[in-house]
Amino acid sequence: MIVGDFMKLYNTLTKKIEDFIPYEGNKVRIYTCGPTVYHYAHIGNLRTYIFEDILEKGLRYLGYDVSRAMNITDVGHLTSDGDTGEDKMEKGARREGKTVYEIADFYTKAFLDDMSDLNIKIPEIIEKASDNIDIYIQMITKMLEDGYAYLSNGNVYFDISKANDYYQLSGKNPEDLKIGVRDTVEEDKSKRNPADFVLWFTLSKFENQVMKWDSPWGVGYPGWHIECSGISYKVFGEHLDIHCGGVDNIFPHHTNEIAQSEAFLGHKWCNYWCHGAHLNDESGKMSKSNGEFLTVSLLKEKGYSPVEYRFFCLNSHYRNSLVFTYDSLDGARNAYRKLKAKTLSLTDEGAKQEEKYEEYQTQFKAALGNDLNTSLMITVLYDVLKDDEVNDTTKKLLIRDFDQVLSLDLFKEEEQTVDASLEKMILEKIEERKEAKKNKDFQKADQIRDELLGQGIKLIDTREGTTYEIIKD
RNA sequence: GGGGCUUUAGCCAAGUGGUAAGGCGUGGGUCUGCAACACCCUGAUCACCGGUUCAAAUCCGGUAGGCCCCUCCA
Repeated sequence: MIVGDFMKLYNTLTKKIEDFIPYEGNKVRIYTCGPTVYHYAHIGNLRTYIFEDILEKGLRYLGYDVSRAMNITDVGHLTSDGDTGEDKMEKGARREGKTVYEIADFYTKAFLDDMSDLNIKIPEIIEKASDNIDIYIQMITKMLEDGYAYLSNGNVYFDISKANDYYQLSGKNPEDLKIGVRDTVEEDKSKRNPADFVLWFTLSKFENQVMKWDSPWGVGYPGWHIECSGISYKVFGEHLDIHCGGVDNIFPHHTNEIAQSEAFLGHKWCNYWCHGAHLNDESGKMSKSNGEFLTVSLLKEKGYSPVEYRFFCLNSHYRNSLVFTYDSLDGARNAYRKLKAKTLSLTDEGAKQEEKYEEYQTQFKAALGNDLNTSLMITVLYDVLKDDEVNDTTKKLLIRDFDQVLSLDLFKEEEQTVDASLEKMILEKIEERKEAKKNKDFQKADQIRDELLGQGIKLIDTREGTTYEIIKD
């Protein structure tokens, strides 16, 4: 083992916090469920990707060799509870009068832009569900041969009674599922067992289904669950270290992935399952259809920077649900701005203090390794800033170091996108006001300040002189 | 109906048995022509009840509230 600093992670599979040990040396293979690209992602969706970003960067920070893959779901994801529902992509296309391919491209790009805005590293491997049909067919064929799957009424189903410990991940038991099924669920009469799920559809309620492919079982399209198993197998082979996603994916999506992959591979597939809790609004779970549809773009329009939202998320733990309100986001924004102002004001004084550096780095690693305790990681950062015995150079080095994981742009100066003539005008006004202040003509000085404020330009007096800020609202 | 999670100061929140981190806000003060900034000071016995223990916010049981899942969902 090359890595000296341990990562402890909560594993949904065992319901415990465990030491993370990769399957092979210090190589870590992470698969993270990607978006269904039929609409914009809301900030709750993105909270999960922020957590996954911390996981990936955190592992790299601790010295692991990480590779991460993510899928883009552009086919096979149904809208309704029954297995006969409409494909989300088709629905999105119909809504906007575009083709499914246009919809997929558009929202894939929008999603990646949101990721970048939030300083989430784009996974180096991104696979579209629709580009891997051959893999799914290969896997389904083998599962049929081995008796894990069956053909019924045109569709191919996975027989969960053949799966090993089907309910381990979800912690459910079959009886609960039978009794408790909601009455809105449509029953698919073609299944042997109500919990069986579709691997390949040839039946579609919708004549216009655009995305379809030939298969040994007829023209159709893959089930939703097979794509992640397929892509993971293609990219990483027979063993996966960590699989992530939102808690809502535990059942049925991840449960079914495990069933399929292990049926296909014939052995244990993935050792660690990590799930991000939801962002809720005050009325409960955030969704695209209830309440305000909160997107990164909307936050930007309201004058919040995406990084401020990232900071908001990092102040809580990924396994606790978090309630979004503008009040708490305001709090996070204030805190973020103060924090950034402090880091930006650090000088280059002094030489690096090795002992202090290591001491704080150790604390930071401990917080990170403690199941990604981001809130505590930020606290360590505050502790560094406050420590009188640490010089500015060391503080800077530490914060730069921490920001490799936190990615909060703490050293990035805000760009004032002001055109030259406006800037010239502002600088002249500042000079004029300075002169007025010097002559104790405070009435005039205040007048200039108010005048600029009326134009959305806020003057800030500091000990070093006056600067300005363009206010967005 | 079944299962799970959660409850810490005005708000966000850490805490994984030894006597409550941090941040935001509030209030007070220093600085400043004023304001803002900055800096200093300022707060909770941890939902409730009972148990285990020398010791519990931390473990166990119960009560109450909130949230989530039970084949759309990050």
